Amino acid sequence: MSKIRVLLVDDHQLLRDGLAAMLSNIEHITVVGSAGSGEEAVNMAQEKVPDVILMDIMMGGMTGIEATRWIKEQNANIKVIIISQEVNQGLIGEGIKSGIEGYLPKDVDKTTLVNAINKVNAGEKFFSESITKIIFDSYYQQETGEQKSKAKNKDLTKREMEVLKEVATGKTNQEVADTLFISIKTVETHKSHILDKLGLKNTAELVKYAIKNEIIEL
Amino acid sequence: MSKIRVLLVDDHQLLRDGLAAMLSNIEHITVVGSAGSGEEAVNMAQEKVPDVILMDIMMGGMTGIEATRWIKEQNANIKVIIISQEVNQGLIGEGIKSGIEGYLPKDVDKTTLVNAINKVNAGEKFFSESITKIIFDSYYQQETGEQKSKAKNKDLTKREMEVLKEVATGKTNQEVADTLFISIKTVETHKSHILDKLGLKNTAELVKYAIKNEIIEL
DNA sequence: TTACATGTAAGGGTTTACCCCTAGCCTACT
DNA sequence: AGTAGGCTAGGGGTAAACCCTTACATGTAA
Repeated sequence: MSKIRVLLVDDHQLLRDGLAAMLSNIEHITVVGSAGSGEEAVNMAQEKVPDVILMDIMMGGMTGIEATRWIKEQNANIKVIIISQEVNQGLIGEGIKSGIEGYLPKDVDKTTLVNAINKVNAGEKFFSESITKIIFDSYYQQETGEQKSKAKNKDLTKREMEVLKEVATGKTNQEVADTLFISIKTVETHKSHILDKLGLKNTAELVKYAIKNEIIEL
Repeated sequence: MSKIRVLLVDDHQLLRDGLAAMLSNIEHITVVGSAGSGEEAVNMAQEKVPDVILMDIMMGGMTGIEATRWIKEQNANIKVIIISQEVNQGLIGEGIKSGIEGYLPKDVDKTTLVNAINKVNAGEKFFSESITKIIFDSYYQQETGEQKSKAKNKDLTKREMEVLKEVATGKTNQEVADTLFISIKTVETHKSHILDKLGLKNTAELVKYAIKNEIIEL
């Protein structure tokens, strides 16, 4: 029985080294390499041909999702487990579309991690409980015909993007109205549509979204 | 020669386990425990009496800085190395005031980490190059005397920091009140003081401030 | 002991945000 | 001509946020 060949991808070397050291204690797993970026990961996947890749989703440059797409194009047999610091609905959807086999939050324990590697290597999928719930919820939403959420979700109109930008920089509705030369009522309408489309709850989440998606700068 | 007793503090169990596994290969270092929060860290520091603590600065609940203050009050002999995702001027300043012995970015390599533990245990300070530069810059700024605004501005109390953290994550005043088991009126008072002290105008700016200063994560 | 800082909380009022609905106008595409 | 999507904006209501002031208990530093 040959060992499971694992490739680690994370832009934090500390976490990579740690994972490597941790997995070195597991007999049936061998770490064949570690990459510090998505680009490096794509190259190493081709070179080392691992069975399973543990991939961070948030990296400087190419994201884990993008890297996964490239890798899967080259070799669809390589299994990818995404590791993310926060459970994110949008990213999970993206990841699943890219064909990932597993998705784990960064606070998983060692046994769960090893378990996930085993399962995925055996051809199964592995998603933690919280992730599974999100997937089912999302699936349920699609089935109940809330296609708006999917189709319209990330497609903000030009004007909505402008409003989002202004609001996220800290302006009140009235100030946004003055800036864009429209009524406060229009701003409210746009804002309501934005929160609706993005599935956000309030201004605080909106600001975080704007920063995360580089709509505004810090 | 006795081993260096190390305590790990980070709210990501994966990183904790990884660090533990990594350091287990180093002969003269032994990991005596790991804590998932600042509160836990304070207790474990008292219980296990480590030589060196590797402490994440960003955690749910108490920050690494706050935990350090508590620990140092109990036992000033315990050395603390702060590990931070991003290099941040304000936090370094806070950390130094709290008496930390080292400050490392999360992307340090293994040898640097071990080196830092050795140095700090031997009574020296250890700061990476980039950190050193910031310290010198900051020192220079202090000498040039533009510090009044900063001194008053950035001194939020412990409780205010907690409120800030909760608000910035997107909670309403009522939700913050429920979380911290205080009245919504108290939350409003704190929030008003926070906005006043930081010279901010509203929640949006507050969120940006919180992200900029690594009080919350994206 | 006085004085200051901190954390707590309330009253009472003003402002802003959010929600739901309607609806006219324009443009582009079929 | 008809339809759809996007931008505009109002009415009317509820909820939440914000402002200012006061107050009391607890520490701690002057």
